[in-house]
Amino acid sequence: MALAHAILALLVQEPMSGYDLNKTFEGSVGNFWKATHQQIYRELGKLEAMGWVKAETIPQEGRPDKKLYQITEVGQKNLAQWVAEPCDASPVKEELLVKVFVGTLAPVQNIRQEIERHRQIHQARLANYRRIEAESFQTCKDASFAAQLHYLVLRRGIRYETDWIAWCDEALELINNRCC
Amino acid sequence: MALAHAILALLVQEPMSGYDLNKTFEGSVGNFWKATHQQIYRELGKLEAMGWVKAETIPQEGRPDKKLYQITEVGQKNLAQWVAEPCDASPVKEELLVKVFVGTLAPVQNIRQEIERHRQIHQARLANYRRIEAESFQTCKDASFAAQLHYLVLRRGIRYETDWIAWCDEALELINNRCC
DNA sequence: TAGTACATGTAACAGGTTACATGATTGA
DNA sequence: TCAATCATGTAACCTGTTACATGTACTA
Repeated sequence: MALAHAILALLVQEPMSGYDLNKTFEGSVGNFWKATHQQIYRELGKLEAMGWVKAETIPQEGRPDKKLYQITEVGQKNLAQWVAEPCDASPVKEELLVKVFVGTLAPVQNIRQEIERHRQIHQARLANYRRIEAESFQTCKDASFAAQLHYLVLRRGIRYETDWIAWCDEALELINNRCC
Repeated sequence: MALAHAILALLVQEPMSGYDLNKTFEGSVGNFWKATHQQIYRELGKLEAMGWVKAETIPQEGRPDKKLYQITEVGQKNLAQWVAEPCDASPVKEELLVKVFVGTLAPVQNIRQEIERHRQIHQARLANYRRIEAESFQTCKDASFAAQLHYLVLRRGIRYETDWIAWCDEALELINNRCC
């Protein structure tokens, strides 16, 4: 139940609504987990039924009521136990690489453009992480251990995007010089 | 239907059985796609029903019959069309990073050990990719474009694992010096 | 007046995982 | 004799995606 634990890992930081969780997954947390709002609402329902989170409905004017979820003691105990367990490296499923693998089936410009497009996507994500780094982690030396761990996670995202960009450059160079 | 296309991308190289496909996904192809044998057999059934692949049963002595699948013209046409379409970057779901994110909930040694263990996993995968590189891609300059594209995909795997190892080292250094 | 943000959900379907099932051969 | 390799599959379940559904407030 990895999604459940990813949600708990966010709720342990601060109480949030399903909507907030979705926004968070779209932001820098997307660097280590992704979920759609449908999945989030379904999972929150299960977590509430199990007593790992509890919801408080907050009436609002001019907009829909909000359900603020917070982690319970049971939930926190469970999360702590899960954190201590070993886990596997996540399986890689990269559609772009499948396409490159059989790239000769399509026109070369096609593959080149697609790699250029992906380069832009990774560049944009990297810029976002760099912004977060500048805004939230300038004073790393004084930071708490918890904050340092958060920075480590962001560092993984920065590395990942940087490395993708470098690969795209390598790929584009090979494709552009393909005549040898 | 990404798994379907990943399977077609392997069958377009050479006819294979479900068993062979599974082995292939466990090998260097695992660098861009993963699937269990149950998924593979189910998907092959669908692909055969759609006429994208056709099977030939090969009787064997002393071991179960083998169904050799090969891609059909329709399948090849379809694969070529899919290759030409744009795709998204794959979503990241990294359980280890969720654990690091809430790492303060577990003893530090626990997190350190887990990162060390993951470092070993990535090191082993990298060694495997390096071996394949040495065995199959020494003569890159003379290679066909198709072979160069295959090398590019392997390069992505090499980069990915190398980058993970570097992050693990960074993480371990931070954890070991955590006193500031 | 059209689109985005806010805020929650249901239903149907597709994709992925785990457990179970069979059975011969080969090597430690 | 125990485990691994070869080779295929079914069934139940869990996870993830897509489409549909509702309704206000604000901004361009």
